[in-house]
Amino acid sequence: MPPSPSRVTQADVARHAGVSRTTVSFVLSGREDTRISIEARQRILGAAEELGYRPNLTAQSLRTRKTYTVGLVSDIVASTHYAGEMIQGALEAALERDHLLYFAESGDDPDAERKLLQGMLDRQVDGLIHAAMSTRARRVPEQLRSQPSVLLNCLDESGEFASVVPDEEAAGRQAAKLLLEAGHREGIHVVGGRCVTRGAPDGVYAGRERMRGIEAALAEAGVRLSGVSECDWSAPRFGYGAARRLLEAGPRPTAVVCCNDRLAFGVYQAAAEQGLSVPHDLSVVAFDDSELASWLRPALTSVALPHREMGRRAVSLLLSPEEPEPSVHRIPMPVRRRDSIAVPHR
Amino acid sequence: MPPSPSRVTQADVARHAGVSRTTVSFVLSGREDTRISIEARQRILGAAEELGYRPNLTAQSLRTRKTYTVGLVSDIVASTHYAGEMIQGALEAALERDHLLYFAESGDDPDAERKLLQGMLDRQVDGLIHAAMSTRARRVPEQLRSQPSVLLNCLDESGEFASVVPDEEAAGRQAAKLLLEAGHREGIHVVGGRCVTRGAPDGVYAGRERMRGIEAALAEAGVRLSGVSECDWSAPRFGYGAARRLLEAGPRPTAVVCCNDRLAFGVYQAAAEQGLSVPHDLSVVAFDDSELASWLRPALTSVALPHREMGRRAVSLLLSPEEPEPSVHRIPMPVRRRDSIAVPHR
DNA sequence: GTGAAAGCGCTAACAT
DNA sequence: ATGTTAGCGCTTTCAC
Repeated sequence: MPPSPSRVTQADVARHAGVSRTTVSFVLSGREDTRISIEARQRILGAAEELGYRPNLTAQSLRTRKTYTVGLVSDIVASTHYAGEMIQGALEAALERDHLLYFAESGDDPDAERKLLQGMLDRQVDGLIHAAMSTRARRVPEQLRSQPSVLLNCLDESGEFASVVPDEEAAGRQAAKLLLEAGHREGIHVVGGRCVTRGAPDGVYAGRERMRGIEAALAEAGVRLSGVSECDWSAPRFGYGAARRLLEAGPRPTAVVCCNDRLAFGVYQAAAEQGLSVPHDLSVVAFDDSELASWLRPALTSVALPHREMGRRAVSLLLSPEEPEPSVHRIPMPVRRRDSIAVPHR
Repeated sequence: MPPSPSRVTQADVARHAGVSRTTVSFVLSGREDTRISIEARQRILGAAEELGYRPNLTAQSLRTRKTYTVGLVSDIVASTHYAGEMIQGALEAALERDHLLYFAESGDDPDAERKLLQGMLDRQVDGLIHAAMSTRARRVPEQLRSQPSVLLNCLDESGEFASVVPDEEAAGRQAAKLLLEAGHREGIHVVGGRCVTRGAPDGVYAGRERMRGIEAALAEAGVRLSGVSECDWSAPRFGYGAARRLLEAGPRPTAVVCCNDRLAFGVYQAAAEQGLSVPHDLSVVAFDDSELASWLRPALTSVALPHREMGRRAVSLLLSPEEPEPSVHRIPMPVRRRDSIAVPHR
């Protein structure tokens, strides 16, 4: 026998209103195609109100096979600014459609990931979102095939799922254009590059795309990069190191595009050490638009990662009436103009 | 009639194994008190495996009134480093107990909050966690009373729920002690204070507690603060402003404790402008230990917010066999020693 | 050792 | 216009 302390049920409401459970169900779920007497409907609504009736979605789901929940599992650390935004976006979109969100992280362990997805599936989620904290191609776990799923901030090698990613190439073009607009035509250097590291000889997706965009926009204006410092993107010290080498040696760049805000922070640190002023001596533009960008002095112009919008989009694709078609959705990255770019003064 | 495309059920397994549904239920839920023949059990396990049986937790929950889910709703923006950590901690603890986590944010709107909590209750969560992104006392929503609940990073005016908060006062003491240990006995200034702003004439909880701790530890050593700059904690520029005034005017402090890392960043900026070197001319210690602390040059010594541990604790209190007793759990804040403190050289 | 049967709270044919 | 009835997939008492 089930443990008892139960809530008010439709049966209670029916008894109270002197009608059958069916009638209650009809009224409470607001069905149109059945005409219940206004009077009965009033009694039912009144009784429900009075008793504090609340539907048991678990029971409802068992019957309807719809739980009004979606599961979001990401690979690593939600403890970044971006991750939070992505989740928020997803949440908003889910809420607008009366869904609740299961959230979990796999720690990039395929086994844990499998378990989490399965746990969500066992709880009959209506759909699954498979997210990564930094854009990349991933092998898609088997479980995604059992329910509608969309890929968030990652690409699908098999091409069978819809996926949502930032439009990195366009972002690269924009960054370059900001410099071009300010009048820079030479001495433009990139810090970060494709993010080639030991583990990733081809760099990362964002790096490759941003570089393509930068080079394309520059090429169209007939200008060439004066150089690229490939480095790890993960902390300011890498940007610092790159900038130091750059500023100490040969012809000094007059503008640098940093592959993210952290790197730009490192560049600021190196510039300050050399007594160089940003943007007077050195214009800087970066990507991501984390909080750091607005904290820096001068405030950093940055092309923003549209994580919130991506989260929203993923859920709306997932929950849209039609099955999401397996295409990749590139979300524009807006530029946040601040004070780190000036006309070159040489 | 329910929409059909159904998964494998216990009935399927029973049929396949040539036993009754009861027997299947018994062996699949691993009940001890009933002795099923080894042979039957083998057949059942085999059939389940072969058919790819997965329990339908929705059905199970309806019967057992246990969903193996917990709901976490926080007030604002999970898009901070801390929030992510808190959620991660909660998640880990939930997973260890085979629970999944619903996550939502109310945007600090009581109405939205009510709806979210109700949505979770309607889905029969086993427990609720009511979280705030910055520690404070809150009026507790009615909904929390219908299920076991714990408060995370907020305090309960009524004192009827367990709550988990950082041990801010102890953190304040530690920060002061770091300076004392390095030999500072005068010229110690606080930037940030209790965070008195228009909306909060008494400052914030963390501010009050940290100040108490700082003053207490100092008093015990017979030293007095040379001053406190009350200011908004939300961005480096406030720390910058405070530090500028401080460094330009009167007797210059030789050490400053900053109420968070962002403020410390502002202090670094101001110090650099004045040609002062940290820690040689100015020792700095802060709170929170965000990523920023390790990015600064020199790296910032900071007393860490234990958000991950808090998240873990909240869930383990919630899911512990005994009802959580309504007491406040203060989680220690560990100090992260880095390079921003030196012996005073005057 | 195993099975029949009832029921968790809700929905939805089908009758009336 | 409203009620009867039969499930959704699972657990659990009680009888065999």
